[in-house]
Amino acid sequence: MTDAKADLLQGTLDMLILKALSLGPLHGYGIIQRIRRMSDEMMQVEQGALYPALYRIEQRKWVKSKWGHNETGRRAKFYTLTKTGEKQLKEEEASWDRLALVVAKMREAT
Amino acid sequence: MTDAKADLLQGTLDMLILKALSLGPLHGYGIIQRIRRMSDEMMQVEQGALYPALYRIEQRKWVKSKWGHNETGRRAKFYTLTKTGEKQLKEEEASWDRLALVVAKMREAT
DNA sequence: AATGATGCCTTGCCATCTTAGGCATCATTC
DNA sequence: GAATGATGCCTAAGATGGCAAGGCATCATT
Repeated sequence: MTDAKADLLQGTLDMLILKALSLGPLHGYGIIQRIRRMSDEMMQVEQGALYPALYRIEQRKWVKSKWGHNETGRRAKFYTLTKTGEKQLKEEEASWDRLALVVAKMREAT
Repeated sequence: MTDAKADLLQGTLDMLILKALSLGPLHGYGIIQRIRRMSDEMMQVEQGALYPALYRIEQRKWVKSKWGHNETGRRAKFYTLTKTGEKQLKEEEASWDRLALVVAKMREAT
């Protein structure tokens, strides 16, 4: 069925990260896996996109980070969604909905 | 009702232009208006985005252009969708659908 | 005469995604 | 014991493409 990979559109990655973190704190590497799972393996985020994005959104206070250890004891940096981040996520989803609506209307239009 | 303007995500403009031209040849300025109309006034494309995009997609042979005159006699450059452009439009729509599916799945995911 | 709409264009800025690396630890396999 | 692959962090260079802000010309309306 859906084995086609979806491309990332510039600007959507933040939303995906925030959405993934809305399920609970997680470290960077895990975020990639969680996004893949949540998207039914359709979306594969590259590390080269993820880590700069994490840095970016932490600067904007949408997440905060803390070094810790995963369940097997390995060192990892855990990211947590902030209140501001939750609000941002809602805004990005609303913004996505508006664009999706535009695309839908364009398709109907004659 | 929907007076909120939708932001453009990088990579979607080409699709909107091709879609607008799928209704028939038109000049640049008119494409902006047609997109606005087709989107129920939700999408306002800037000239600074449009003209470079038109140049770009003409290089890629998705459209071809010819100088002509509009209905009031004014000089204007008319763009026509090519066969390749039609195919490209289909691909971009499919690509959009995949991403929309990813976003939908992400929202359902737990 | 001035303004606003129509019509074309360019330039510089900036955000961000991709590709391609580097490095360390740990478990598994040969 | 050595090699490999997964896990985990990061960076740099390059390309893409939208945005703001300009410039210019014509034409109709005020």
